[in-house]
Amino acid sequence: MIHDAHLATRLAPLARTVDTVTPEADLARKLAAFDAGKRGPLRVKFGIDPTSTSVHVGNGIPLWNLRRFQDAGHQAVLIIGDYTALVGDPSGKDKTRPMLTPAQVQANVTTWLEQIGRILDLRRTEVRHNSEWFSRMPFVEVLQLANRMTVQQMLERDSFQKRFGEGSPISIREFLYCLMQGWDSVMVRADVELGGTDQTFNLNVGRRLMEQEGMEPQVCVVSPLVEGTDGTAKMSKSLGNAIGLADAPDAKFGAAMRISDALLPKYLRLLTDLTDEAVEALLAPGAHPRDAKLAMAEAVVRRYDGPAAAPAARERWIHQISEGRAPDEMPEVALAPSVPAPGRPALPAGHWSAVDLVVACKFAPSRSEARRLVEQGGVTLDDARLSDVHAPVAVRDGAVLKVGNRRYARLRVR
RNA sequence: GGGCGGGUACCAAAGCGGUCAACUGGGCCAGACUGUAAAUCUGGUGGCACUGCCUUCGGGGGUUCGAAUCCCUCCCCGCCCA
Repeated sequence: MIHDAHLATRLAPLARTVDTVTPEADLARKLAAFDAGKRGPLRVKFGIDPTSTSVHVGNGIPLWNLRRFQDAGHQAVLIIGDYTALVGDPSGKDKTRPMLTPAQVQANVTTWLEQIGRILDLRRTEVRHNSEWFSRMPFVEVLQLANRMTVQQMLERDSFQKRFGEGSPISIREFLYCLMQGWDSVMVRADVELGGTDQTFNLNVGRRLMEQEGMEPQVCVVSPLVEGTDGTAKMSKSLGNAIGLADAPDAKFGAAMRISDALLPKYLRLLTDLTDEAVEALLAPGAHPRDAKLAMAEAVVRRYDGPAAAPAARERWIHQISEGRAPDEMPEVALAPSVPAPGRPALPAGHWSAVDLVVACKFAPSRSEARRLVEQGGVTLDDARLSDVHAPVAVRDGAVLKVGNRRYARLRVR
């Protein structure tokens, strides 16, 4: 939380999603100078490494804060860590992150800007790739940079301490990461850097390096991290518990609805732009958690997919998941005539086995998997459960195949 | 450089000559329950023409009727000593 009351008011729309500002006085002073016309816009930096193919709503927290600075007239500086991505940030990691190839990184960068464009106004954003300076850095300069931190300082970090304690490998290159991130701040002359609490160490390295370079050190604006939809680990694409910015509206909605109630207050506060009053009303005693969750899911979708998509996603969710009815629209799958399996009698024309149907709709990667789904009672055709793996099933044109709780396909028979 | 201990399915981790497609936990999938969940319970979790067959236990080679299990070699990791 922000301690300085004036600063908190000044940053009002951000306050809910800011954990700490260090030092608060510096930010207050810089903002006051800007307001008084005594200085130009603040250069507000946010860095993101294209280590996976997508950005998630957790990454969105500091990005929205950056957007607010942008709207207040400050200069957003987005660092695409195309070079640091090659190193891999060890923050919050309990194992060595594999190095990516330049081609993988490049592919990720392309999809990222599209996603980040849903939050930032990219026309007014200074987008910098840190390969710009790192790819040209001679090795001596790398060594000079490496000389600015000691091994003991590195070992203070919990993630390293943990791995050191349990004898897990720590690569030397991981020690270099925070210095690279800090050097980015020097290169773009940042006034403010945004980041999650897991970035605290890295952000402070930036302050140290800037000071050593004779610059005024940046102010660190740290946002809380948000747990992933599993409610335990921090949201992360690689852990499979993230809601991606590029996910379809229905996927976002469903994922948001599937969180545990315990996580709801955090999601409402950190992932939506509902007003503080609206959030508190939804969380008031007596309010139904499901309704609050619906409002949260809708707000998340609205934020990224627009005001039209959100209520539509909500309606589809209620129709399909809450009421268990088939969706109006579903993929259509044209069935080819069944091919008799060698050693098995041919099925009558217009008939297929349950396994054939599941595989034809690509609801299972293998026939063995499809067989399991059928045996476990997870497959229905027009609401009739298919429980026999081999029995011939007559399929009418337009029949609906459902697998599990939420996968549907409409079958087309020529 | 030397000594020791390791590399097993998505992850962690048993197995240490046949009964191992490989214990167990997590994850994931399906079913039950429900407020959508979470929690809980049940089942499943390499492939296929599925009471059987085929391909897997760091890579390669070998011993054996038979290897994840023994031997050789290569690669990789941790600990300790230097």
